[in-house]
Amino acid sequence: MARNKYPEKTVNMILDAAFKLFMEKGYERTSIQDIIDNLGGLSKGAIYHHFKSKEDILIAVINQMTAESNQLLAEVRDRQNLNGREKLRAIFKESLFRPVQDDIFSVAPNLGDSPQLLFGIIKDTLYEAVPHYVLPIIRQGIADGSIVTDYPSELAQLIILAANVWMNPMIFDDSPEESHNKFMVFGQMMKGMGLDILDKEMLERLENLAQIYHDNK
Amino acid sequence: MARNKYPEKTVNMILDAAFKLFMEKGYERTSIQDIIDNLGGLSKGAIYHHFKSKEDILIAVINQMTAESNQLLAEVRDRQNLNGREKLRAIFKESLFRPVQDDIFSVAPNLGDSPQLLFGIIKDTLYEAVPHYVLPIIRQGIADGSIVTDYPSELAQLIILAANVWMNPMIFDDSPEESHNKFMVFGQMMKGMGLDILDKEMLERLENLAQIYHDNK
DNA sequence: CATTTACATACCGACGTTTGGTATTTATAT
DNA sequence: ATATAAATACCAAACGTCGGTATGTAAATG
Repeated sequence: MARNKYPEKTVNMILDAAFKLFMEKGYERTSIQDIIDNLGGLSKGAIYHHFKSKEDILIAVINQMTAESNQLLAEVRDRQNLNGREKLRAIFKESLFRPVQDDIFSVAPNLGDSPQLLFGIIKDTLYEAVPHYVLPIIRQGIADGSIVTDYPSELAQLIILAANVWMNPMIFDDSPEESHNKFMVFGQMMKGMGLDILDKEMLERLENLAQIYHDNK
Repeated sequence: MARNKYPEKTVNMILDAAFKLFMEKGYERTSIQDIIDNLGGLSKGAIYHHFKSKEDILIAVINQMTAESNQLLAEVRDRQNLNGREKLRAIFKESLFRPVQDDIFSVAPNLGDSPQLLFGIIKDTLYEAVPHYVLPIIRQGIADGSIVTDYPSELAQLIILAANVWMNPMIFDDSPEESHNKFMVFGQMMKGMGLDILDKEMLERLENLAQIYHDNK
């Protein structure tokens, strides 16, 4: 392939192909050669010019995946008219209802078969999204009295892990019914900690996503 | 190496070496050759006679790791003098206080750097330990009135995931302080769901294990 | 025009796995 | 009790693929 005047286009091509393959086959079962074969004529040298390792590609893919989500979290975090509790509710709801979720659940990735990718996302969530976006919201909630806890950081972790990992139908291959049940238990847990912020709309959206996922696999 | 009259001895040698290496270096960074080198003179062919793939060894190692734990769970499940709630408490306490835990935390595996091993353990826990041991306990608790939930299976999953994964200092590299905080939040969550079954002894033991882990890494 | 950048090509060592064979044990038949 | 057949345990070597690198080349830049 001829040299590209705008190398970022090439980078994006690589990332798109890698993303697609990581989703379809899982990270560990996707070879560099697979990525090359999905790229109209681009060579291995090109890939290693833009990325220093296969794991480097994985990291970039994960960042690309979480970037948009983090932007939403940042936006909610910086709103002025909500208290902490309401912001917590907002990030759940708006994350669930992002239109891209339909696309993601449509490719039906078997995340449960891609431990490196999955764990990368989890770490990214825990060490990026939680401290930078969720924790400030919890802290605000403590300050304004809408959230009560002595351990904001760990509370944020547990909630986000339960919501984003355990309740993600793609990770544990949950049916809509299982998603329903998990949501109910999650709601019970949140309620128990004084955070009654879930509603029927969110439940229905989760079931809907689980359905989309199951129809496409 | 001469042919062994009792091939199970050879299998165990392989498993022991693999376990040690998986713990020290992580699954993905342990090669078959590494295992051979830790086995006085055994050949690669021998390994592939007893195991059909590297992943097959991983699965066997995981089964070996969880077998002992599951035995404890089965024992508690089948006790006659406790209600469901008390049994739930018992499996937490007795799992924490198993003496082997000291050994496991001493080798200080960087589980967080071994996603395949870690996810294997999680799946094993979720799809073996939960349905066979924890779920019956929850069901008994519902029957005898000591536990209240409409979704026993999902409740069991969430509790076990939080306790065994999120609160495991080896997985997220937690300091004793972080372990302390996680335990407090976990306790708050359990209390919120009507399961006030944690005590100071358990907290101290968890901190102790986190300390052992940190001293050995 | 000189230098940097974006790629292509050829290659490397290490890896997981397969194969073909040998020695030892176990089961069967005499 | 012994001979023989079959199954098992193991070895040594080689295969194909992998992630990664060294080197070459042509396009873009300034």
